[in-house]
Amino acid sequence: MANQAQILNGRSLQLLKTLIERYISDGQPVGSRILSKDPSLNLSPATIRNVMADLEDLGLVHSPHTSAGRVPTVKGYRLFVDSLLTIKPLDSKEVRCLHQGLLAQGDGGDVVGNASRLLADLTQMAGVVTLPKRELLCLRHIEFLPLSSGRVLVIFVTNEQEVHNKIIHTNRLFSPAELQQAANYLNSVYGGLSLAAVREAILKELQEDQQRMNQGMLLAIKMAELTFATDTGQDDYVLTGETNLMEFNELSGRDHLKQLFEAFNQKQAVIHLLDQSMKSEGVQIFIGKESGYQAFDQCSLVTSPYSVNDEVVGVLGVIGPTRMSYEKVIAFVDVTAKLLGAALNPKPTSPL
Amino acid sequence: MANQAQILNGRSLQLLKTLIERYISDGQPVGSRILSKDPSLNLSPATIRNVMADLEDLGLVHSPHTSAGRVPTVKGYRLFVDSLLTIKPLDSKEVRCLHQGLLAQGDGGDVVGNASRLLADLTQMAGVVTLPKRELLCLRHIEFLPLSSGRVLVIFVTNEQEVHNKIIHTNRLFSPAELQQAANYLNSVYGGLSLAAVREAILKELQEDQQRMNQGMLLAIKMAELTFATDTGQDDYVLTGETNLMEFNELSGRDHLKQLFEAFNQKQAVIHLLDQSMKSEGVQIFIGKESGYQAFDQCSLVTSPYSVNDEVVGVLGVIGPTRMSYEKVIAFVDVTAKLLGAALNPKPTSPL
DNA sequence: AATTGGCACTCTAATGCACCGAGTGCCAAT
DNA sequence: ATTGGCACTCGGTGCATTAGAGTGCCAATT
Repeated sequence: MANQAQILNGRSLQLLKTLIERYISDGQPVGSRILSKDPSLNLSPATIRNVMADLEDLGLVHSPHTSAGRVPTVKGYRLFVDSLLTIKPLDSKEVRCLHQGLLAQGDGGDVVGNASRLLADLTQMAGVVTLPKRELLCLRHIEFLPLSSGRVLVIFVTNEQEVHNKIIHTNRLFSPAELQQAANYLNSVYGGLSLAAVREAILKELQEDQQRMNQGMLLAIKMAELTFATDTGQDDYVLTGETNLMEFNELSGRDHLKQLFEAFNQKQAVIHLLDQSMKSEGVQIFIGKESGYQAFDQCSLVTSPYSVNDEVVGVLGVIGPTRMSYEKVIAFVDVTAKLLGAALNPKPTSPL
Repeated sequence: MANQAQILNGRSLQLLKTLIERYISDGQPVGSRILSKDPSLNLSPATIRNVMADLEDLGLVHSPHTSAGRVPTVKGYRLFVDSLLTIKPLDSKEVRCLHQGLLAQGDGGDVVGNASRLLADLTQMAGVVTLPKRELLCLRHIEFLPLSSGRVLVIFVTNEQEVHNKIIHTNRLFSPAELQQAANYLNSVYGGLSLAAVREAILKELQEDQQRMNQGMLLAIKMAELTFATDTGQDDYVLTGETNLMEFNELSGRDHLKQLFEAFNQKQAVIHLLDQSMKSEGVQIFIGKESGYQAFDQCSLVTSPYSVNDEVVGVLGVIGPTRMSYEKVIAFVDVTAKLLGAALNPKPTSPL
């Protein structure tokens, strides 16, 4: 019987480590014979078998059938990434390359899209980046346009060039002049503030004595409330390289693929996972069933939040099979998150 | 040897028809035995074999191997859809259902998206709808917003509520007032015209004597030129139900799926095919390799342009395996195209 | 002359079987 | 504690056989 002392044994951990590394690189269940040839642990197959039996008792590895090697379990991977991993940081050449790729003007200067594509291309898996949270963007300009039957089209621009729009319903018709006036007021008072700040200010105004406001101001505030007060939470993300996932045998089953791609289309599963890692700082990893979504049972997700001005505004990550090269992916995700944050920063500073 | 008279023979056509229908419903190569049981042609298996041999000589059917039944070739399908098909129009109940689905406000009243989803859901294949061509939309409102370093963000609204934006580069900086004035001018002169008309008018203005214009007008015209004169041709489409395609055995090969989904992501292949049927009127069908794109070798594409005010503004269609129920799909595509056109029509009229 | 039944032939898919190789678990020896 | 040895298990492969479906062709029938 394996006691706790034995599992803390450096040797068994080393063995687990090389086993997992081997499995990740080969994709085949790895047996005692192969491990015995590894120079880092100079052991006979028999010894290795004993250790592996212990690891199996602890639920760290698993045998698909009697005469196949061992395969890491989720628990095994977890231990591996938590304590056994030797992350190799990217060298400066790669970082520079990433940086350039991020700012490439290829597709209309879409930095977020570029980040997603870079992650996908470099890892040969799927890259995902959430759009920066609306709340934290700065209001630059707002505009109202009357539509038919009491509806008003609101257009607002944030952060230099991102255009959003929303239709709000009002109970009476407004003249273009009124709307123009309201927009002017809002632009002058709230221009430059973050949407969160705008929202707060609006709510405060509404609670204060409304008598002191004139008609135009009141209208402006009401319109702004309709636009910003209800959190539209338009979470969305850019996903790239989904098709790369088809190359992996462990995912390429018909039903599996279908589930996976449907999850991508419906978005909420991915959103939920990404949101979770919004809170935590630094790289976070979901391995296999840890995600809690059946579609991702065979997948791992490596995520990292990214920040502008020390404020977390979004999350990016890589989705691939549980059998992925975590050291590399973690490094990529980490660096890309930092670079993306820097690229989005209005006042350019060197991040590293 | 089969002569021409023989192929025009009603019987062999009838046979081809039932063969294809059978193949479409079963997905198995169909042999003489099965066909002999069909009541519509009362023939012995031997006779059927003779006829099938003729059809094979003509390249209409094909035998995967010696002792498998026959499978239609592209040429066979072509003949089938061109002359043998009995399209059953939808009954009014289905039409009403479609109509309601189209106008459902589920996802922000996105009529085009609804159309795509409807096509996908009803056919259990992939639905695709191009966005209405920009050129034919009417300009409702335009607005300029100065950005840093000589760039200007142009926002314009078309057709009541669609918001577009574009960044243009100018060689000098403009004051907000100048830009406001330019926008006012353009809104008053060109508001309500189609983008194509605006573009034409702008080009004409530029050729005329520019002396008679004042500074403000000149600026406005220049800005408009930058915005509209170069045809941005932002072709795009909404694709839904791609994952439905994974269910079909003939497409579910790993490599096949990958090619297909990559084509969907890159968009240009699909765009090109859809553009082709923009010219033709009514339903058009691409069968298998007819598309000319390897990724769609095993697919058929049923398309139809849709029109607003008798002007073709876009195309929609269904993508599925060559073995699809053409009668049904054609009917769906046809009706959906008409309903979508009607739904987009500013002045509501009953389409049918 | 068209249609049909009969028959030999071909090819696939499924089945059973033997065998190899990889890997394990256990035990006894070191 | 480690190791070599050995019996055992199990998946994969190669091979032969069989069953079934379907064809092509020919001669008989209508």
